[in-house]
Amino acid sequence: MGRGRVAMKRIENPVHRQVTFCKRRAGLLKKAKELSVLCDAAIGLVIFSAHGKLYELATKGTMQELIERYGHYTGGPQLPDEPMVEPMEAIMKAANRCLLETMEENVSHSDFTTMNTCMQMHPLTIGNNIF
Amino acid sequence: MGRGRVAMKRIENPVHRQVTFCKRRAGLLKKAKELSVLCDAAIGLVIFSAHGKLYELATKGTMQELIERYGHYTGGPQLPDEPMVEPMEAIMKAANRCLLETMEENVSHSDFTTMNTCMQMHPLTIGNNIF
DNA sequence: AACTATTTATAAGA
DNA sequence: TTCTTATAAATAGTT
Repeated sequence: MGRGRVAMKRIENPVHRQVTFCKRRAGLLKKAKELSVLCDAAIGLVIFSAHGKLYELATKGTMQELIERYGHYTGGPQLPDEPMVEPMEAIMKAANRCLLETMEENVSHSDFTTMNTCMQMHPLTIGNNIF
Repeated sequence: MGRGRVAMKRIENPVHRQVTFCKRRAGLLKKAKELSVLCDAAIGLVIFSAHGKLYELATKGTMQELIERYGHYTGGPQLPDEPMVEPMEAIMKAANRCLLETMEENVSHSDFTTMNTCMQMHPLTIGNNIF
């Protein structure tokens, strides 16, 4: 998009890279918000710059939306023989499991230990709407 | 984008909404990956469908990248009078603080209590590359 | 920070 | 649903 095609690799020129980071960061946030609004989805987005600075994060009120949507499920099985699970808890659990599995698959043992310790001290959670 | 402009509000037609969800979800992931590659950024993206199902999540190897990038910082102050903090730990801590603050600002007290309990049981962490 | 030439994403339609 | 295509939107290079 623009006056030339761009190779899908790290932009080496620091100035170009920074400019592109700003532009595409804004574009990504816009797209995320549009998806959440158009399709009634909840989205968490976290962007770290190359230097590790937390630049953006955005959700469509992930937790509040879910509470409002599932708050009426307070007891009883959803389906026969299926134990009732608090939906939000189930979602968090599933997300966490998926993330941990991915982590285990992709990181060396020593790194995993470090990460795990770090995460236990400072669990990263999906917060609320800051659009 | 397409043969007509689209109003920025929930798509009421369930079929249209589902189709748009699929298309834009793919687009958002592509954009996220492009940003991460072009600008050397680490990105975490979580998408819940309207029904609460965890559809996608993606990062550019957030933890591994950060470990590789900051692993050599093992001790000593970064700046005079500034206590050394493990960079990754600092990032997780900052991200978590920011998320919790946002959460506190936007959610009612009773909801917050529920959420907090849930998150303590199942902290959601940023995992690794699943592109 | 703005401006456009182009590329890209995608809404409808087949 | 998967493919096509007209159009809206994003953005690379420029000013």
